[in-house]
Amino acid sequence: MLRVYNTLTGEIENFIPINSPFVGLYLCGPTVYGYPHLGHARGPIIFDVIYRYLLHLNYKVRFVRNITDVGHLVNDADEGEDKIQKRAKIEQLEPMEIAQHYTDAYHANLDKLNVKRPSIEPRASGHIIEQIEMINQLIQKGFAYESNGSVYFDVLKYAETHDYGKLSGRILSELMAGAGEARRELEGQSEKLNANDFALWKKASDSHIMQWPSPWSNGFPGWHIECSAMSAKYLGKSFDIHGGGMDLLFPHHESEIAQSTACHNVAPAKYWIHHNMVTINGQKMAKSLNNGILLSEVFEGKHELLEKAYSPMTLRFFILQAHYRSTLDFSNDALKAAEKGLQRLMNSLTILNKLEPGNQSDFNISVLNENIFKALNEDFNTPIALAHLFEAVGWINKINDGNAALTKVDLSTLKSLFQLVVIDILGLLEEQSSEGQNFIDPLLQLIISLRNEAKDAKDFKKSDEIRQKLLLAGFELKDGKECTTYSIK
RNA sequence: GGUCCUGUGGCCGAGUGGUUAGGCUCAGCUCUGCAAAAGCUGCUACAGCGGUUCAAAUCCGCUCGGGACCUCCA
Repeated sequence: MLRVYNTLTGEIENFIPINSPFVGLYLCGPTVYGYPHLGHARGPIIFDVIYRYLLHLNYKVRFVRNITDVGHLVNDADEGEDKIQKRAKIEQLEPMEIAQHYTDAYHANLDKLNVKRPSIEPRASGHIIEQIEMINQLIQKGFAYESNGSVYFDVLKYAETHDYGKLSGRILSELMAGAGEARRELEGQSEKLNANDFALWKKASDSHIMQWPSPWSNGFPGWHIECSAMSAKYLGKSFDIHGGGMDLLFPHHESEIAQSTACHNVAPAKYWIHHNMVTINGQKMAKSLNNGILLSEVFEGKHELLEKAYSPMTLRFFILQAHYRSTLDFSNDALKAAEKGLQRLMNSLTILNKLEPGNQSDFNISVLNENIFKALNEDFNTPIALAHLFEAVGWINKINDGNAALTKVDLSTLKSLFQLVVIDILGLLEEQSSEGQNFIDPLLQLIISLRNEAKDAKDFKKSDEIRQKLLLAGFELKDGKECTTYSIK
């Protein structure tokens, strides 16, 4: 039985889909106004594993992950412009061109991380009509009002009949007490009935390039409405899982719940799943804090905090080694450790496929199997699942050394278990530079045999030279008992 | 200021009141021409103080430290 932590209740609950075997899964995607950094990778990777696991459990999953390409207000110097447009002015490009550029970069990075593409990846800019329609309904129902060409959601009105703050644990009266004091002045604050009201539609100034006609003004949609409109369109008014980063809890997800509930008379999502942040030196990695490390910088090793490049799979493993609800502190040492660990795990997979069965089994595969799925079923506890996998890594090495054995049946069970968990569910792949792989192997076998001739002739000077030069070329030789193997650095 | 989370061995990180999490690093040994890999062994921690309990890293209280949100954010 799969159990998931639901932010809405603060408890781990049994996962029971609204309409089994169908599962609707919505994840807040990126705002495409910059290159993705380390923190941006966590959500997609965590939810990729969740997606894969749900598929493994034979659910029919529709996974929607949006692209936000409109609407976010900036609150620094250029008030009222949206972020996409701001970049457009700097770079003298068409706004959509920029959105496309960063969307492509996002995809390229996630592909490297072996993150499956979602079933549907809607863009906010492609759903203006749906958003306007939803705003219309909210006005008709009395939950929203127009003010000077903009439309705001009436939080107080909503709070009369609903609990605004139940997701994020906020109390409206406290929000109101705090409003106005330590808060920064948002543009259009005077247009609101109440400081906590949030924008559904913003009137655009003439200089604002990204704008669309609406019944109220030429403008653009507020931030929260896009997710509500798109999730309702593709998953229905009520769906199973809504996910995102913990930093989106308030106001984004809280407001989504308010809008959707007010509009559809039903809560949008049954389970809310929030992953925690990636920190650096204990502090959240964020574009605004200027402490972000881009994914491309990790993959290329081009960052002052990084000793070297780390592969996408290393990063994926690093992220899965922590539970998704804990903060994860990033450092070069931590990545280095992840790299070694991953290597050991993947090596054991290769070894496993070459093992010969024995007459008896020294290890209990079914207990292993049970432990791994117990961990995954308990709120997707990937670190514990990995710990159990490493138990088996020890077994595999022992068998390989001839110090233990597994029967034919157990061996093949173990093989399929590793295949299923490591490759299919955790999405960890054997890494090799695929290009030229086909001719590299025979080439290296030739070099190895030449080196072995030198070794047999006790010409160690020559054999060491060959090994050293190959290492410089990126190939590491390992002299085993039976034969010499190599790995690509 | 308000709400909430958190503090685990050299590092990263799991932990349901009673059992060795796991990974990495380090030291020793086995194997080996050397190196690497692999195996074995060792290093056994829970911020501090107090309480509950036969038993607490785990529950409660206080103190100190770190963080998130309250504003765009994965």
